[in-house]
Amino acid sequence: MSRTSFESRNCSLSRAADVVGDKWALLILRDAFYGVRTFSDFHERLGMAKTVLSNRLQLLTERGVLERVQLKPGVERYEYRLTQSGRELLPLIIALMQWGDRWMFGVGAEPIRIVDRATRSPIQKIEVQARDGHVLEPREITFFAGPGATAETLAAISKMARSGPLDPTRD
Amino acid sequence: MSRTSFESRNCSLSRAADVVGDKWALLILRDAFYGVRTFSDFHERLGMAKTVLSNRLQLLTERGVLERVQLKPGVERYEYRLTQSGRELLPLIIALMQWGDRWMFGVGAEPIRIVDRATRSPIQKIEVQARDGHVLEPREITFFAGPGATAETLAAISKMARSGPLDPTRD
DNA sequence: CAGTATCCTCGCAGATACTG
DNA sequence: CAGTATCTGCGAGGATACTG
Repeated sequence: MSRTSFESRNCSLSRAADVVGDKWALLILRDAFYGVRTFSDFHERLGMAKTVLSNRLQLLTERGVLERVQLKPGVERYEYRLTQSGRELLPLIIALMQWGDRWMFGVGAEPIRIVDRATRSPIQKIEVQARDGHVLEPREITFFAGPGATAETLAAISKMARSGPLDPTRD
Repeated sequence: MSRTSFESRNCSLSRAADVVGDKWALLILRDAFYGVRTFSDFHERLGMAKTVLSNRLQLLTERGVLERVQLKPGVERYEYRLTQSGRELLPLIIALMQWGDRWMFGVGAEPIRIVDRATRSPIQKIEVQARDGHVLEPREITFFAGPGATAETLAAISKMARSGPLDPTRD
């Protein structure tokens, strides 16, 4: 037998890994949390082959993590939105990001930066404050989006953290 | 170009996904948290091809998640142990398990059970109590190992939760 | 725009056999 | 036991072209 599928395994982690144990799926989910919803936006941001993107979006939809909604009847415009189950993957995405921040770029080496997307030069250093006003140490920060994050991604993710579901009326 | 690698991407999640965005790697890590350490134990529990197991253990070792230690000088016995960075993947593994429990087996359908590994028949229902004595709702349970978990896996995972690192003198 | 169809390649899983 | 060496074939990934 080739390419073992874990769908039949009676194990939570195996079956979860069948859904999200894939690099492209994880990247798609991350972007979904950032607010990306259309095929072309995913395509542009991720730079993957369209066939692969199509495949992944279908899989994630089949498995109930995303839903494909037609914006207006009769118009060929669709959006892929996180479902409830998809939204509950946020802790997983965050865990991945935080671990990546900590271990893939040197321990505590980089403070959060906002960089220009084109030039990648730092715009400014920022501090993150808790609600009570105290400035967080990098290790205390719940959403630490890493050296590649832009201002809008940080904004999107912190919005997710506060509000839960994306606002479907946005844009 | 074939098979995109994300190693060069300047993004925490991409690089983390490069390490753990793989089903076999996730299963190996789960078993590592359960206390599995030797090649043959991994092989027996996971049932994968030895070549693939060898490859994954090497990758995880290269990337600093596991370390390969020789037990006695001169004796060809090795163990793969979680490093500090590997141990810090516990939240990720737990997030996967919990999500799988919740969404891959029906929402809140199953209370924790201990089942006989061979017959899969339930041995008993158990309750989980917090330290203050109150009984947890399924949603409050931090370590919820799912319908496929056995008593020893539950014990192993809760031990991890309490003590952090594995006890290297065990066995 | 939002995909599907087709083809082509090559990486990877799996099996088998072998080593110290 | 704890792997490595070698081979095979599938099928996933990517490029390109096409559709409504």
